[in-house]
Amino acid sequence: MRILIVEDETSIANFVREGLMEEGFSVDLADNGKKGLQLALDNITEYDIILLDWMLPGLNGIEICRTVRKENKSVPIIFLTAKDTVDDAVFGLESGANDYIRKPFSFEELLARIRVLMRKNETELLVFSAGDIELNIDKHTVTKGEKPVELTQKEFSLLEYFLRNKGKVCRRTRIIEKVWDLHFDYDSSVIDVYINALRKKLDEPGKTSIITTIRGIGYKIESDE
Amino acid sequence: MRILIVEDETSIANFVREGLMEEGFSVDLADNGKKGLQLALDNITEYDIILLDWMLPGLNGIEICRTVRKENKSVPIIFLTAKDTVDDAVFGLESGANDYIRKPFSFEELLARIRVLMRKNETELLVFSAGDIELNIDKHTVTKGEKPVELTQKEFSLLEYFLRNKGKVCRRTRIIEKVWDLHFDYDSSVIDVYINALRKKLDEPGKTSIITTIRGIGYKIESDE
DNA sequence: TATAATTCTTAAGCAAATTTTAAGGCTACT
DNA sequence: AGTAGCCTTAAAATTTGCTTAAGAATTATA
Repeated sequence: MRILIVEDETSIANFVREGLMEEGFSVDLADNGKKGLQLALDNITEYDIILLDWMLPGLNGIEICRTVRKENKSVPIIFLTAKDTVDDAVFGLESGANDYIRKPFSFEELLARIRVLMRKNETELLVFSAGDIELNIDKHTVTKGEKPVELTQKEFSLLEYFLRNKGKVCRRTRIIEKVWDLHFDYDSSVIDVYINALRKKLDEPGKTSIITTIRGIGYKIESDE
Repeated sequence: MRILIVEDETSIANFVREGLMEEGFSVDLADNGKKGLQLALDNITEYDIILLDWMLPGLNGIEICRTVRKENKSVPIIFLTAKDTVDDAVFGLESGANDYIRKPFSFEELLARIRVLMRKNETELLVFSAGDIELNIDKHTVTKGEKPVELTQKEFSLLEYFLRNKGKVCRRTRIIEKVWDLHFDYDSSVIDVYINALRKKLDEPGKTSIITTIRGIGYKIESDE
């Protein structure tokens, strides 16, 4: 799930980004209207949601919203506005936004509204497993046959990604994009290193690895039939 | 738990009533706005939740909502709306509702939202504990194995937050938001300082801390299995 | 009201863990 | 056999958290 934030106040922008990243979203940031519009238009099909500040240097939120709407009808847009009369909000909605939220807002509320718009509202899966391995998002734990396994943050995200896509091929480019949040072509051996780390922690010596290599493509964790 | 449904479409009304009754709620039904408002006002303190249709013959949902809000501030109200632009929902919230749900909705989702709103009204837990540590909201005291522990206000709130989320990860962003009420300050080191203080007061030298650090994410207090 | 005490926040140095880079060896495929 | 892609390892770079101490801010006390 990828989110674009267009917000010039860096304190707010960073806070929101941090929070959303902790929740597992990948986040792009633009600190002015022009950049924001550019990003939005360039990656219009990529974003699952756009958070738009109302007042922006250069190009204001409404104009961005209108322009985006001309290109793509469906991406949900939420206005972040400091103005406090309802009329403004209505104006924002008329320009094609889906929701708005007034500053200062609580992160929780923002998240709730995002979830509503993403229809992600249905209680999210919090436990993933494959074989005797279990990953719990809420507790942030991984166990292998009852025994806890200590994973670093990146190891955890990578395993989570595999388990969310259990049975499916996970392409290297996708992995880099989803787990490392890098969206341009990037050839690096980080993945290899982390696959190695995961295997060391999760596999039993002698047995075949829980993570299958698919040469030239990526990796896969088999679903237990 | 008593719920009032104000809804003119009998098929929906019955569907929801059946479902809620099976879940153990007692349900009152009104099939038009006037009856609905009457019931709501007559039994204002009785209802734990009100489900309000948006478009109603006679008196519409918003008006009912506004009137009810004038009499009683706290009864949770959920709008059921067939309109499909979000600005309607926003208006609904503006008029004092707590949540809204769009038709067609799954019963499951409705139930989930009801539970969320009711949880806020539930008689609150007043004592939290983990291991030999006990925190009493009412008395505003903390003890470690019978012995009192003196905590400052912030230390107390932080510990309270951990204990309310015993067993789950507490992400830094959430902590800053819930305990410090800061919405735009994600990289503050206050947390570290207070973690340090809590550990000094609660941990036993030599033993592992009651508060586990989850690098890159936050902290956690393990639930005593 | 002034002063003292306590509590809260900021900042900085340090330590440690994580992440990335890089390089050489290995393996499967053509 | 050659080669591209993958594995493994180790060291460099970076991030993150811990600990302190000092200055602000708040609260209590004289």
